[in-house]
Amino acid sequence: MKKINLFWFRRDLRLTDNAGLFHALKEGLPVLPIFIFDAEILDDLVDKRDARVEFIRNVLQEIHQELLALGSTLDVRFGKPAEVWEKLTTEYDIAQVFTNHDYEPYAIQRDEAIAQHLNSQGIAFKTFKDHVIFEKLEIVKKDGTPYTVFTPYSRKWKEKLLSDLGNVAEHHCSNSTYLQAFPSEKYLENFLKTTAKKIPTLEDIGFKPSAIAFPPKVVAQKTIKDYGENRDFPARNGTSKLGVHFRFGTISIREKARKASLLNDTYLNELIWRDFYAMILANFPHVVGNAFRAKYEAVPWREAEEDFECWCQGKTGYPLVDAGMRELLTTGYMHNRVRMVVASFLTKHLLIDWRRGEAWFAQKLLDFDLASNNGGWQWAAGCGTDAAPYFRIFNPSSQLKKFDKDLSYVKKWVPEYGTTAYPPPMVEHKFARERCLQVYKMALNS
DNA sequence: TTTTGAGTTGTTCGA
DNA sequence: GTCGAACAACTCAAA
Repeated sequence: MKKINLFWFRRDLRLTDNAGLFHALKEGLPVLPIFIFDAEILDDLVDKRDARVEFIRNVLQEIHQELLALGSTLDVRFGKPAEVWEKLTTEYDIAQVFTNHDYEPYAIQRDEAIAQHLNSQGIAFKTFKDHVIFEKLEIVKKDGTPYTVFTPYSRKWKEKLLSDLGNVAEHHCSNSTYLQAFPSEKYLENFLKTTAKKIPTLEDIGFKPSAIAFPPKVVAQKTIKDYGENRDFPARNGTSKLGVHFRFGTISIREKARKASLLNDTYLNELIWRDFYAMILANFPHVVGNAFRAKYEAVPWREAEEDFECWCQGKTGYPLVDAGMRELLTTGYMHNRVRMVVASFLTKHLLIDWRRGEAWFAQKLLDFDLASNNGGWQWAAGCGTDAAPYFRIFNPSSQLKKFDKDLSYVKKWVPEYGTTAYPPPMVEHKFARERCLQVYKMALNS
């Protein structure tokens, strides 16, 4: 049996500028890329029309086509990773396994177990940074501990990006070595030449097609350039909609950060937010399931099943909230500004546990990312890292007036708005606001 | 150690 | 309609 190296695709589904893949290919031994549909995750998905699973399947098919053209193949498995790796180590004579870092608690545990198994077989398990620009402890305060406030973190982040450029007059973020591509595409001939494997269909892994449309990888330069002016208006096409591609690694974060650093600082900041929350998750894994600030666990959330259902279905009687929730249900996407409005409404107006909103987003969002979703929800609820005083409560009516004045976004998703078919507000704003202030105050003072 | 300044995205009230 | 202060008083980061 021929000795080979394996590259394990996870959240980095691309053949270009892929750190782990680059390191695997340039070793010289033939590389076989693999992907595992994780039964531990997929078996828990109740809705078998999951757009994310479909997205991954489509991308794997594309990658497979590219590999076929090179005389290679993609080996796609279904099962529990530990069991799949038991098999792989008996089927192939593996020298080393390459993959990219994954910072979610489940993934960290999984990778530790796999690394142990591989090492016991004399196989090296090599992992690389690829998903973020700076990871866990690369940006820290002077005392070496991680930041928990965004602005000083972002300043340090940008400083570090420039730190390798010295005093060159024309120096610019985009030239930083931290944003340089890993040219994995230069070594494509090093993929293992072998007969084609079959890529499982959606049905093979127990799923069905969704009705969700996937946003393109390409964004108009103008969109990024004008991002700062347009991004808050949900009716405008002002955001990149690249979330899903960052989530699955179908585009390179370094490539986009390079562009952002040239085009628009507000957009670059959004990419830094992504690094920030990935860093928070890596350093404070208790945020999964728990408030970052423990004392906020004292807030007595309302059970309110019916209220929660109204929120999920977009029937709150607040048009901007309902438009957002319906956009989510229909498209698997929601505009960023509206995400804040609906999150504030659920946690502050309805006093429903942020974890339930987080879980609903996790189920519905095509671009769902554990770190960013959790960070956003904790921010909205006021229990997260950054200073968002709990008495800052979004007024869904003034948000509508500010950001969708002519109602074009609302009319698109809530066509019955303004007719008798549209329900009255499920809770009066002034009442809800005062109730929230009182409940939080009580909880935090006890 | 203490102090100082500042903190993604807000709202309301009264002049 | 616009503007600035008050909201209520916290926490972090750095000097």
